[in-house]
Amino acid sequence: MGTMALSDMEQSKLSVKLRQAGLRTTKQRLALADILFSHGNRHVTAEILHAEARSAGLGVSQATIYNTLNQFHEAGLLREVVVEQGRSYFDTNLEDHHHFYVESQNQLIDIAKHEISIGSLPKAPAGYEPSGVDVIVRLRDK
Amino acid sequence: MGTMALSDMEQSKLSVKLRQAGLRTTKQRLALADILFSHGNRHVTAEILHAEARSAGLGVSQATIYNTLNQFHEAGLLREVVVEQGRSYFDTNLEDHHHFYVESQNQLIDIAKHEISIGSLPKAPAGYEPSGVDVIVRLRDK
DNA sequence: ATTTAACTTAGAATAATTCTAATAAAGCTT
DNA sequence: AAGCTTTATTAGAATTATTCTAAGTTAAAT
Repeated sequence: MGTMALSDMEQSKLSVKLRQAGLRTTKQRLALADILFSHGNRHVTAEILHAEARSAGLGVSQATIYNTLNQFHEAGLLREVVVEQGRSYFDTNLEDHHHFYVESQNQLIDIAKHEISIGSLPKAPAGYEPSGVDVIVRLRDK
Repeated sequence: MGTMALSDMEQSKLSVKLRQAGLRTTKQRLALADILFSHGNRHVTAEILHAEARSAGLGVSQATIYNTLNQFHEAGLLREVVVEQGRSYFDTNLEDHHHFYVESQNQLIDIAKHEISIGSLPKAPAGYEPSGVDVIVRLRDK
Protein backbone atom coordinates (compact mmCIF):
# COMPACT_ATOMS: atom_id res chain seq x y z
CA MET A 1 0.00 0.00 0.00
CA GLY A 2 2.75 2.42 0.80
CA THR A 3 5.08 2.17 -2.16
CA MET A 4 2.31 1.64 -4.69
CA ALA A 5 1.74 4.41 -7.20
CA LEU A 6 -1.43 6.42 -6.81
CA SER A 7 -4.37 5.37 -8.94
CA ASP A 8 -5.67 7.88 -11.46
CA MET A 9 -8.76 8.42 -9.38
CA GLU A 10 -6.83 9.07 -6.18
CA GLN A 11 -4.50 11.36 -8.09
CA SER A 12 -7.22 13.44 -9.58
CA LYS A 13 -9.10 13.81 -6.30
CA LEU A 14 -5.99 14.95 -4.54
CA SER A 15 -5.01 17.22 -7.44
CA VAL A 16 -8.35 18.98 -7.25
CA LYS A 17 -7.88 19.39 -3.53
CA LEU A 18 -4.47 20.97 -3.98
CA ARG A 19 -5.59 23.21 -6.84
CA GLN A 20 -8.53 24.47 -4.83
CA ALA A 21 -6.09 25.35 -2.09
CA GLY A 22 -4.06 27.34 -4.60
CA LEU A 23 -1.17 24.89 -4.58
CA ARG A 24 0.59 23.33 -7.54
CA THR A 25 0.30 19.59 -7.85
CA THR A 26 3.86 18.45 -7.51
CA LYS A 27 5.03 14.90 -7.04
CA GLN A 28 5.91 15.34 -3.36
CA ARG A 29 2.78 17.26 -2.47
CA LEU A 30 0.60 14.63 -4.11
CA ALA A 31 2.40 11.85 -2.31
CA LEU A 32 2.21 13.63 1.05
CA ALA A 33 -1.44 14.46 0.46
CA ASP A 34 -2.06 10.78 -0.22
CA ILE A 35 -0.40 9.77 3.05
CA LEU A 36 -2.36 12.39 4.92
CA PHE A 37 -5.79 12.25 3.34
CA SER A 38 -6.35 8.84 1.77
CA HIS A 39 -6.43 6.71 4.89
CA GLY A 40 -8.96 8.20 7.26
CA ASN A 41 -8.39 10.86 9.87
CA ARG A 42 -4.88 11.17 11.16
CA HIS A 43 -2.71 13.06 13.65
CA VAL A 44 0.87 13.49 12.43
CA THR A 45 4.02 15.30 13.40
CA ALA A 46 6.63 16.41 10.88
CA GLU A 47 8.78 13.54 12.04
CA ILE A 48 6.04 10.95 11.52
CA LEU A 49 5.16 12.26 8.08
CA HIS A 50 8.78 12.30 7.03
CA ALA A 51 9.30 8.71 8.16
CA GLU A 52 6.19 7.51 6.37
CA ALA A 53 7.09 9.37 3.20
CA ARG A 54 10.53 7.83 3.13
CA SER A 55 9.31 4.34 3.85
CA ALA A 56 6.81 4.79 1.01
CA GLY A 57 9.80 5.37 -1.26
CA LEU A 58 9.36 9.12 -1.60
CA GLY A 59 12.59 11.09 -1.66
CA VAL A 60 11.53 14.16 0.22
CA SER A 61 13.50 16.61 2.31
CA GLN A 62 12.72 17.75 5.82
CA ALA A 63 12.23 21.27 4.52
CA THR A 64 9.52 20.10 2.15
CA ILE A 65 7.77 18.25 4.95
CA TYR A 66 7.65 21.44 7.01
CA ASN A 67 6.73 23.60 4.01
CA THR A 68 3.93 21.24 3.06
CA LEU A 69 2.49 20.92 6.55
CA ASN A 70 2.52 24.70 6.93
CA GLN A 71 1.02 25.32 3.50
CA PHE A 72 -1.71 22.72 4.02
CA HIS A 73 -2.42 24.28 7.38
CA GLU A 74 -2.60 27.81 5.97
CA ALA A 75 -4.83 26.55 3.19
CA GLY A 76 -7.21 25.08 5.74
CA LEU A 77 -6.49 21.47 4.79
CA LEU A 78 -5.03 20.65 8.21
CA ARG A 79 -5.67 21.75 11.76
CA GLU A 80 -2.74 22.31 14.10
CA VAL A 81 -3.02 20.85 17.58
CA VAL A 82 -0.58 21.95 20.27
CA VAL A 83 -0.45 19.55 23.20
CA GLU A 84 3.13 19.56 24.35
CA GLN A 85 6.00 21.95 24.07
CA GLY A 86 8.32 21.31 21.18
CA ARG A 87 6.32 19.15 18.80
CA SER A 88 3.38 20.21 16.66
CA TYR A 89 0.66 17.81 15.60
CA PHE A 90 -1.46 18.24 12.50
CA ASP A 91 -4.95 16.82 12.34
CA THR A 92 -6.67 15.90 9.08
CA ASN A 93 -10.08 15.98 10.73
CA LEU A 94 -11.50 19.43 9.99
CA GLU A 95 -14.78 18.99 11.78
CA ASP A 96 -15.38 20.84 15.01
CA HIS A 97 -14.05 18.42 17.61
CA HIS A 98 -11.74 17.98 20.56
CA HIS A 99 -9.00 15.64 21.79
CA PHE A 100 -7.82 13.15 24.30
CA TYR A 101 -4.05 13.20 24.67
CA VAL A 102 -2.42 10.03 25.99
CA GLU A 103 0.66 11.47 27.65
CA SER A 104 2.48 8.16 28.05
CA GLN A 105 2.28 7.49 24.33
CA ASN A 106 2.21 10.92 22.77
CA GLN A 107 -1.03 9.99 21.07
CA LEU A 108 -4.03 12.08 20.13
CA ILE A 109 -7.55 10.68 19.95
CA ASP A 110 -10.50 12.59 18.55
CA ILE A 111 -13.49 13.47 20.67
CA ALA A 112 -16.53 14.31 18.56
CA LYS A 113 -18.03 17.70 19.25
CA HIS A 114 -21.28 16.25 20.57
CA GLU A 115 -19.41 14.15 23.13
CA ILE A 116 -18.44 17.24 25.10
CA SER A 117 -20.93 19.98 25.74
CA ILE A 118 -19.45 23.35 26.42
CA GLY A 119 -21.92 25.76 27.85
CA SER A 120 -21.78 29.42 26.92
CA LEU A 121 -18.32 30.92 26.67
CA PRO A 122 -17.52 33.99 28.71
CA LYS A 123 -17.54 37.11 26.58
CA ALA A 124 -14.21 37.88 24.97
CA PRO A 125 -12.32 41.02 26.06
CA ALA A 126 -13.23 44.13 24.05
CA GLY A 127 -11.71 44.19 20.59
CA TYR A 128 -11.33 40.42 20.32
CA GLU A 129 -13.47 37.57 19.13
CA PRO A 130 -13.10 33.82 19.55
CA SER A 131 -11.38 32.14 16.62
CA GLY A 132 -11.56 28.65 18.03
CA VAL A 133 -11.95 26.57 21.15
CA ASP A 134 -9.53 23.76 21.92
CA VAL A 135 -10.38 21.22 24.56
CA ILE A 136 -7.69 18.74 25.51
CA VAL A 137 -8.45 15.97 27.97
CA ARG A 138 -5.10 14.68 29.16
CA LEU A 139 -4.97 11.00 30.00
CA ARG A 140 -2.60 9.11 32.27
CA ASP A 141 -2.23 5.36 32.73
CA LYS A 142 -4.70 4.04 35.26
CA MET B 1 9.37 47.30 43.90
CA GLY B 2 11.67 45.34 41.62
CA THR B 3 15.13 45.94 43.01
CA MET B 4 14.00 46.31 46.61
CA ALA B 5 15.06 43.59 48.99
CA LEU B 6 12.36 41.27 50.25
CA SER B 7 10.82 42.11 53.60
CA ASP B 8 11.27 39.56 56.37
CA MET B 9 7.62 38.64 56.14
CA GLU B 10 7.73 38.07 52.41
CA GLN B 11 10.93 36.10 52.81
CA SER B 12 9.55 33.82 55.46
CA LYS B 13 6.32 33.15 53.59
CA LEU B 14 8.22 32.25 50.46
CA SER B 15 10.75 30.20 52.43
CA VAL B 16 7.99 28.12 53.91
CA LYS B 17 6.54 27.62 50.46
CA LEU B 18 9.86 26.40 49.10
CA ARG B 19 10.58 24.17 52.08
CA GLN B 20 7.18 22.57 51.84
CA ALA B 21 7.96 21.83 48.22
CA GLY B 22 11.18 20.13 49.30
CA LEU B 23 13.40 22.86 47.85
CA ARG B 24 16.23 24.71 49.53
CA THR B 25 15.74 28.40 50.02
CA THR B 26 18.47 29.85 47.92
CA LYS B 27 18.88 33.47 47.00
CA GLN B 28 17.81 33.01 43.38
CA ARG B 29 14.88 30.74 44.17
CA LEU B 30 13.59 33.21 46.74
CA ALA B 31 13.92 36.09 44.31
CA LEU B 32 12.24 34.16 41.50
CA ALA B 33 9.49 33.01 43.85
CA ASP B 34 8.94 36.63 44.81
CA ILE B 35 8.59 37.68 41.17
CA LEU B 36 6.23 34.81 40.53
CA PHE B 37 4.09 34.67 43.64
CA SER B 38 4.05 38.07 45.32
CA HIS B 39 2.18 40.07 42.73
CA GLY B 40 -1.04 38.25 41.95
CA ASN B 41 -1.60 35.57 39.36
CA ARG B 42 0.78 35.56 36.46
CA HIS B 43 1.56 33.80 33.18
CA VAL B 44 5.27 33.76 32.39
CA THR B 45 7.65 32.21 29.91
CA ALA B 46 11.27 31.44 30.75
CA GLU B 47 12.24 34.47 28.70
CA ILE B 48 9.90 36.80 30.58
CA LEU B 49 11.01 35.53 33.97
CA HIS B 50 14.66 35.88 33.03
CA ALA B 51 14.17 39.44 31.84
CA GLU B 52 12.30 40.41 35.00
CA ALA B 53 14.87 38.77 37.23
CA ARG B 54 17.70 40.64 35.55
CA SER B 55 15.93 43.96 35.63
CA ALA B 56 15.28 43.38 39.32
CA GLY B 57 19.03 43.19 39.75
CA LEU B 58 19.24 39.44 40.20
CA GLY B 59 22.21 37.80 38.55
CA VAL B 60 20.66 34.57 37.46
CA SER B 61 21.51 32.25 34.61
CA GLN B 62 19.19 30.90 31.97
CA ALA B 63 19.80 27.39 33.28
CA THR B 64 18.56 28.38 36.71
CA ILE B 65 15.45 29.95 35.21
CA TYR B 66 14.62 26.68 33.48
CA ASN B 67 15.58 24.57 36.48
CA THR B 68 13.45 26.68 38.76
CA LEU B 69 10.40 26.73 36.50
CA ASN B 70 10.61 22.96 36.09
CA GLN B 71 11.15 22.33 39.80
CA PHE B 72 8.29 24.64 40.78
CA HIS B 73 6.12 22.89 38.23
CA GLU B 74 7.04 19.41 39.47
CA ALA B 75 6.42 20.56 43.02
CA GLY B 76 2.94 21.70 42.07
CA LEU B 77 3.68 25.39 42.58
CA LEU B 78 3.10 26.22 38.91
CA ARG B 79 0.86 24.94 36.16
CA GLU B 80 2.23 24.59 32.65
CA VAL B 81 0.08 25.88 29.80
CA VAL B 82 0.90 24.96 26.22
CA VAL B 83 -0.74 27.23 23.68
CA GLU B 84 1.74 27.54 20.85
CA GLN B 85 4.58 25.45 19.61
CA GLY B 86 7.96 26.41 20.95
CA ARG B 87 7.24 28.45 24.02
CA SER B 88 5.93 27.17 27.36
CA TYR B 89 3.91 29.34 29.70
CA PHE B 90 3.73 28.82 33.44
CA ASP B 91 0.68 29.90 35.37
CA THR B 92 0.78 30.75 39.08
CA ASN B 93 -2.97 30.27 39.39
CA LEU B 94 -3.45 26.76 40.68
CA GLU B 95 -7.21 26.81 40.82
CA ASP B 96 -9.17 24.79 38.31
CA HIS B 97 -9.60 27.23 35.44
CA HIS B 98 -9.18 27.81 31.72
CA HIS B 99 -7.71 30.36 29.33
CA PHE B 100 -8.23 32.88 26.62
CA TYR B 101 -5.20 33.18 24.38
CA VAL B 102 -4.78 36.43 22.49
CA GLU B 103 -2.86 35.24 19.44
CA SER B 104 -1.84 38.70 18.25
CA GLN B 105 -0.19 39.47 21.57
CA ASN B 106 0.90 36.08 22.88
CA GLN B 107 -1.09 36.77 25.99
CA LEU B 108 -2.96 34.43 28.30
CA ILE B 109 -6.02 35.50 30.27
CA ASP B 110 -7.63 33.35 32.94
CA ILE B 111 -11.18 32.12 32.62
CA ALA B 112 -12.62 31.05 35.97
CA LYS B 113 -13.91 27.51 36.08
CA HIS B 114 -17.51 28.62 36.63
CA GLU B 115 -17.42 30.80 33.52
CA ILE B 116 -17.30 27.76 31.27
CA SER B 117 -19.47 24.77 31.92
CA ILE B 118 -18.23 21.53 30.50
CA GLY B 119 -20.85 18.83 30.48
CA SER B 120 -19.85 15.26 31.12
CA LEU B 121 -16.64 14.11 29.51
CA PRO B 122 -16.70 11.08 27.24
CA LYS B 123 -15.33 8.02 28.98
CA ALA B 124 -11.60 7.62 28.63
CA PRO B 125 -10.26 4.65 26.63
CA ALA B 126 -9.70 1.52 28.73
CA GLY B 127 -6.62 1.70 30.92
CA TYR B 128 -6.51 5.49 31.07
CA GLU B 129 -8.01 8.14 33.27
CA PRO B 130 -8.26 11.90 32.84
CA SER B 131 -5.46 13.81 34.52
CA GLY B 132 -6.66 17.24 33.51
CA VAL B 133 -8.81 19.19 31.09
CA ASP B 134 -7.41 22.21 29.29
CA VAL B 135 -9.74 24.59 27.51
CA ILE B 136 -8.17 27.29 25.39
CA VAL B 137 -10.36 29.89 23.73
CA ARG B 138 -8.24 31.46 21.02
CA LEU B 139 -8.92 35.12 20.31
CA ARG B 140 -8.26 37.15 17.19
CA ASP B 141 -8.53 40.89 16.71
CA LYS B 142 -12.07 41.92 15.82
C1' DA C 1 33.96 24.92 61.51
C1' DT C 2 33.58 20.89 58.50
C1' DT C 3 31.39 18.33 55.51
C1' DT C 4 28.12 16.85 52.26
C1' DA C 5 24.51 17.13 49.35
C1' DA C 6 22.08 20.28 46.67
C1' DC C 7 22.33 24.53 43.79
C1' DT C 8 24.04 27.62 40.26
C1' DT C 9 26.63 28.56 36.40
C1' DA C 10 28.73 29.25 31.59
C1' DG C 11 28.91 27.14 27.84
C1' DA C 12 28.19 23.05 24.98
C1' DA C 13 24.68 20.02 23.20
C1' DT C 14 20.15 18.84 21.43
C1' DA C 15 15.79 19.11 19.03
C1' DA C 16 12.31 21.18 16.37
C1' DT C 17 11.76 24.41 13.08
C1' DT C 18 12.92 28.11 9.72
C1' DC C 19 15.94 30.29 6.47
C1' DT C 20 19.06 30.65 2.37
C1' DA C 21 20.53 30.36 -2.07
C1' DA C 22 20.81 27.21 -5.73
C1' DT C 23 18.65 23.78 -8.69
C1' DA C 24 14.50 21.73 -10.63
C1' DA C 25 9.95 21.29 -12.09
C1' DA C 26 5.11 23.31 -13.27
C1' DG C 27 2.38 25.36 -16.22
C1' DC C 28 1.71 29.46 -19.22
C1' DT C 29 2.68 31.48 -23.72
C1' DT C 30 3.84 31.19 -28.02
C1' DA D 1 6.80 21.19 -28.17
C1' DA D 2 10.31 25.03 -26.81
C1' DG D 3 10.95 28.83 -24.09
C1' DC D 4 9.90 31.67 -20.09
C1' DT D 5 8.38 32.79 -15.63
C1' DT D 6 6.98 31.45 -11.40
C1' DT D 7 6.77 28.44 -7.77
C1' DA D 8 8.80 24.08 -5.45
C1' DT D 9 12.36 21.43 -3.66
C1' DT D 10 16.66 20.77 -1.66
C1' DA D 11 20.95 20.43 1.36
C1' DG D 12 22.83 22.58 4.62
C1' DA D 13 23.29 26.56 7.63
C1' DA D 14 20.89 29.31 11.05
C1' DT D 15 17.67 30.06 14.76
C1' DT D 16 15.14 29.23 18.99
C1' DA D 17 13.76 27.03 23.05
C1' DT D 18 15.37 23.92 26.08
C1' DT D 19 18.41 20.47 28.37
C1' DC D 20 22.88 18.74 29.62
C1' DT D 21 27.63 18.83 31.57
C1' DA D 22 31.11 19.48 34.58
C1' DA D 23 33.06 22.76 37.69
C1' DG D 24 32.55 26.01 41.28
C1' DT D 25 29.44 27.66 45.16
C1' DT D 26 26.28 27.63 48.90
C1' DA D 27 22.83 25.72 52.33
C1' DA D 28 22.26 23.40 56.12
C1' DA D 29 23.38 19.06 58.84
C1' DT D 30 26.97 17.45 61.71
